[in-house]
Amino acid sequence: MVDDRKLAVLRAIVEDYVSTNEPVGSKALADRHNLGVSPATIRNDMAMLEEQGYIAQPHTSAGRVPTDKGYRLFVDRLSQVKPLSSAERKAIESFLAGAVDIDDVVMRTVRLLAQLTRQVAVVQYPTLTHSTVRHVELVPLSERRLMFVLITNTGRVEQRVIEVPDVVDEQRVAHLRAMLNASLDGCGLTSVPDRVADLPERLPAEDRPLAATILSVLLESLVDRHDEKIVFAGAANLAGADFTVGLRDVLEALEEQVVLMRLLGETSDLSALTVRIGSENPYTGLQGTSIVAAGYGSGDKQLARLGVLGPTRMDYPVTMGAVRAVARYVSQILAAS
Amino acid sequence: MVDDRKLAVLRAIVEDYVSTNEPVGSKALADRHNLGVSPATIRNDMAMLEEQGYIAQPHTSAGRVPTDKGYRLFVDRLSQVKPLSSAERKAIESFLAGAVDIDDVVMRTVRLLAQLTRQVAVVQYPTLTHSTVRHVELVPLSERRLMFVLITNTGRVEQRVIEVPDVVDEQRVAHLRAMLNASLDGCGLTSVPDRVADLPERLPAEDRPLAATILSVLLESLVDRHDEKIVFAGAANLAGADFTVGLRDVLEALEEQVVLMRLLGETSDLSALTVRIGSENPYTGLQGTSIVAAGYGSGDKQLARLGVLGPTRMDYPVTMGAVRAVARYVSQILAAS
DNA sequence: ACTTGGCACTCGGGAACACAGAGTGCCAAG
DNA sequence: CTTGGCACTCTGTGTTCCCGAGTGCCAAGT
Repeated sequence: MVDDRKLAVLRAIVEDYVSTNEPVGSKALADRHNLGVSPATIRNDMAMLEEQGYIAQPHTSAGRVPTDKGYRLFVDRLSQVKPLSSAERKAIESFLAGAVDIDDVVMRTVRLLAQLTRQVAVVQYPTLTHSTVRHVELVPLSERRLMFVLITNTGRVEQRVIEVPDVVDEQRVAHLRAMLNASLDGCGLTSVPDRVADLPERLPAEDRPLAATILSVLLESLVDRHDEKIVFAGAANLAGADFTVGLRDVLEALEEQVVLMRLLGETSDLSALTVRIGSENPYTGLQGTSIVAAGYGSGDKQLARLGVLGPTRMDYPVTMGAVRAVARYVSQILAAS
Repeated sequence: MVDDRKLAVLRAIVEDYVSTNEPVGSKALADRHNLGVSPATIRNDMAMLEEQGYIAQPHTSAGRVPTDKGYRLFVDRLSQVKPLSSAERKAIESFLAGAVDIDDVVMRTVRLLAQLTRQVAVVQYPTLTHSTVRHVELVPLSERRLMFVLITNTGRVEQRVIEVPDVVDEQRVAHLRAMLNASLDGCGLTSVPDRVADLPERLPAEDRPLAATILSVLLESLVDRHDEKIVFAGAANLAGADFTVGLRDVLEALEEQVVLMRLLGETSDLSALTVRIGSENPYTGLQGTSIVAAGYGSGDKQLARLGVLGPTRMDYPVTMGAVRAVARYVSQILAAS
């Protein structure tokens, strides 16, 4: 019973603090929530909560503020993801429906998420690792130049210009293209190296230099993009919020692909809805911010992750609801294409 | 003589204000620059400059600050673009040299420019309007689905998934692809509609529905991207600066493609190095910011524009130098590919 | 054993105030 | 036209003071 009430107090503190952005005191709590006890009792509970590290006071004789640990408890045990209103669902659906290609999907998603949560949205491009080859194309551009295009089943297109050793022979290129497609069609990107390993051997000697050049570019393009592309939107939403750490650090972190990547989480379970609160996240420049992320992707294979970044003091139930919903819709869209 | 000195005073004010970020007074001017006259004289000049609207005082008994009009005069007549140090040139060159494709070029450019100027860099993707068709590809994805890929001479790739009315027939697709390439190869994007207008007529009746579908997608993809893609980087550099207008407005503007587009300038002369100072720019959310932009592109055809956005109080000679230099290098890189 | 009202205490934030210093405009002399 | 002198006007800063919110603790009540 007693413990139960302390948790109720913690929940009330988090909720009030999130909505007012001011340290919350015992009297205010007693007034706004009907906890059925007096301020004095609440004070006792708060003292214990503070002792256990769930809340803290900015200075003596100020109200209490949740600590990272407090938010963690709140997220884990005291709140439940808030589903979106049907109007919001409608909006998501129609906003995403018009996307024409994978870039467009990602772009729309990130903007949608930013607008929905009024925070910074981050979306990772679908990972190549889990996708398969749809088509390989070789396009002669000029005498000694080829364009190499790789199309995956997720609609992603990788392109490279290749400088070739000899003057391009249309015949040979066509042949090579046919062979490549035969070898690679439907093959997972991770197994591409295996599949093409013996390809030069199967060619007449005079074609091998060309093939080798092309293959090296092909392989390189796979490795190269292993550090995936990430985009963000909604930086303007940071302007209002005040972080414990400078706004500058946050913006800097956002422009670092590597940092973003790690923020979205190296979770073992890609599909999980994960929350990183303040100091839990691996990057020192981002104390005072939390990340809510979820995996998305078609079918049972998770392709990548998306999420939002905002001040630690955020409305977790709502944010989590939005992130989860968007992840689901994007998955749907991708599955359909 | 007299007028000459007033200009020198204005220049000194701009330079001092830019470097100190504090209103500059007559005494400070006399000390720091050897104008050879006394503070009192300078005061007289300043009074006249103020009367003519080139400078203003934030409040009585504070130093003077340049107005937008003052900066304009400074840029037009009192300064000259400062060339980059050779170290900087080296850095630019090596930073841009490693780019693998057009996306990479743009990405590197925008980051480079942001870092170089310590401001927000903005780069427009090379315009399709001036580019020509290199290759059109049609790739069957599934029974009723085609992927359409358009490759331009700037290395840009447009892609669309097409839902087709009938089951795809490899033969027909191949034929159509051949015809498309024959009609369009090397043709400017603007003239694409003309070139394909009569294409359905030249086909057997049973192919026309398919052709029509593909053509409509083709044409749409041209129109669709006419509002070009623009990227920015270096938002973190805004964090330090204080604008007359809220930081939020600036960040919001940066995320609006349309706004960015207009900021880069609808100049008749794409290649010019243009400067928009404070209130001169068309967007009310961006009072207090200036834009320095230049065109870039290979050969004599300007492809697009790039630039930086920063507080009105910026070091124009240096910024202009950096923008011009980067524009030139990017042009070089693009010309070479 | 827990809850509650009372009470003294602490501390941050805002209002009132004074003051130094930078900078100005103007004037009369050079 | 320039210059030094001088009175004046501000802003920004530092100081002081005080109110009020909020706390911790204690003793009394259930």
